[in-house]
This record gives sequence, structure tokens and C-alpha cells, in this order.
Amino acid sequence: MRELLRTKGYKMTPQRELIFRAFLEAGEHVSVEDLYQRVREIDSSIGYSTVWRSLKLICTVGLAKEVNLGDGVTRYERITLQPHGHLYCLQCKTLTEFEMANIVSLLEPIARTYRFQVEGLKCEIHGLCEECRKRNQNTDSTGLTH
Amino acid sequence: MRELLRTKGYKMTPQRELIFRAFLEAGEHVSVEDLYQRVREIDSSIGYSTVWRSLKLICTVGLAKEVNLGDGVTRYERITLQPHGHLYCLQCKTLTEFEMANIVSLLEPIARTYRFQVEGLKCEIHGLCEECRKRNQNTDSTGLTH
DNA sequence: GGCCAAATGAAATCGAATTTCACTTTCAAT
DNA sequence: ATTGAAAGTGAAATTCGATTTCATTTGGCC
Ligand SMILES: [Mn+2]
Ligand SMILES: [Mn+2]
Ligand SMILES: [Zn+2]
Ligand SMILES: [Zn+2]
Repeated sequence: MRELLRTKGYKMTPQRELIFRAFLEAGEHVSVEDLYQRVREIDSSIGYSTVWRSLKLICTVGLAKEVNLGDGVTRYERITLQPHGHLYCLQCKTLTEFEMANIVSLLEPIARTYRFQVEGLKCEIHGLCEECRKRNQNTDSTGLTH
Repeated sequence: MRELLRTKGYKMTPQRELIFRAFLEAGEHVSVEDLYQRVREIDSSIGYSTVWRSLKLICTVGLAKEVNLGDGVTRYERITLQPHGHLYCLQCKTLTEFEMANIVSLLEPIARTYRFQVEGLKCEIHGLCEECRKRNQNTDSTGLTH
């Protein structure tokens, strides 16, 4: 880790040490606020900006990437070997991943057709998860809250 | 149009008349700001909030939907019969659409597997369009600007 | 015409993201 | 070990699109 940073010209600091570890230990898809809370349980002197900057840095060195679901909060997740898509529950905000190798093999030819240099592929299914649907049956019948 | 609004309990107003028309005449993927500029060329007394609310309303009555690409600006586009994905150029922000019926037929079984109630499917290819790549060859060799 | 809920526009507010800035720390070269 | 330039830090300020507030106006129905 220290090496990875040094080779790219960044310095290691106690804050980064802690934040990086916390990020790797955290579950998938953490927001800055999520990680900030986790981190400050261990060292409450660490600032929000440092957490934010560290997450950006983790992306820069290629260990993570941003996940934007359009709900106003940027999440971060480790880069995975296999590309995956997301099932995103609009009600409980839960994310579930699914394998998308087969979809990637459909997307790549499309990019080629348009002579597009691919930097990232995104596939999402937005809707209601099973738990939320069940929960909704016992209350309102509309589904989403507005 | 007037009918569509009335049946859903909304009133028609000169502002809506103008904004709706401008939206339908505008190209694909307009932001509030885009449409606001277009509209105020015709009637400069129309407020930004009214344009914003009208776009939301157009979505509510089912004629359009929001498109969020994670660049901080919400765009709006007419609902199309055929589902389509987007090629999004990170440099010039241009959007190109592609047919994704075949991808939808892969996504639907996935949703079913997870007993997920689908509200929307999203497929995006982020990267550099042909024009931007060409343009970049004549200047820097890195690609994206930071 | 008159009512009144809905709509409007300007301004205020919200909130996540990002930047600023004065101060501190890292680390490579002494 | 010392040290100084460059990089990092934390608190606060700023940004900026999205959204709400509120006083006033208007559309649709009697
Ligand atoms: Mn994921
Ligand atoms: Mn489109
Ligand atoms: Zn859910
Ligand atoms: Zn481009």
C-alpha cells in the first residue's frame, strides 16, 4: 500500500493508513459520509475533507471507483475483476450485484461500432427489492413513496 | 396535451404550454438550464422554477424521464417506445443512443431471479467519442482533461 | 362575475461536492 | 539526525444544481 502510493508520488500518512484500511474493511458501496463515520469512531480527529480526498485518491491509484446511482450520493467500491451490474432498490437504497460478463460482450461491439473508446460500462436495474415489496403489502398498496 | 393534464388534475397555463412545446421541439436530453434558456428566448418572464416544475410534471404525466449520468446535471428526455442505452462522452458530454432490446432480454431474467420489481433499466458506455479522440491526437496525448 | 385551489416567479434554502487557507507533516537529500 | 520543499490535513468557506418557500396571480368551475 505504502509502495503503491510512493510509486505514484503520493505520501503515506497515518490518516490515509486508517482510511484506506477502513475502506477495504467496509462493505461494498460506501459513501464519503459512511466512511467518515466509520473512521471517526477510531480517530475522531480526522476531517471529512481528508476522507473525501482519500477516497478520490483510492480511485486515482486504481483500487476503487465511484458508483453514481442518481440519488445524490456518490458511493465508492473496490474495483472488481469481473464486471458487475447493480440492482438498486429505490426504497431501501440497497444494492445487489449481478454478473454482467454476457452483457459486456454485447456492449463492446456497440462501442466498436461507434468508434468509442470505453472508459467504463454501466448496467443498472432500478426498482423494488423483494423485502420492500413484501413490506409494502402490509401498509400502502402504491409502492414507492413520493 | 391540455386533456392529458386535466385528466390528471393539473391546469394548463400559458407557461406550461410554451415549456411543453419547447421541450418537445428541443433535441434529446435537455437539462433544466438548457430548456430555461430556450424558453426565455421566447418569453423572458418565465421563471426557472416554473421550467423545473414543468419538466418534473412532464415526467409525472409519463411523457419524459430523467437521465442521470453522474456528471451533476439531470437531463430529461422523451419516453421512447424502444428502450435504449447511452454512449456518453466524458469530454464533450455528447450522448449517443443505442438500441438495447437484446440487453433488456438479458436483464429481465436477472431481475426475475432476484424477485426484483423493475422500474427502470439503465445501460451506459462512458468513454471518449471518435471526434474527441481525434481532437486529442492533435494536442495532448493523455486523453481526458483533469 | 366570483371563488379558491393550483400555479407562478423571485428569492431563499438545501446538501453533497469541492476548494481555500493557515498550519502540520512526510521524506528525500544532506 | 537535520532540514526544507512539497504534500497533506482539518475547519471553514464556497460552489452549484436541486428544491422549497411565500406572496401574489391565474385557470377552471359554479
Ligand atoms: Mn458494486
Ligand atoms: Mn436517450
Ligand atoms: Zn428495498
Ligand atoms: Zn466527445
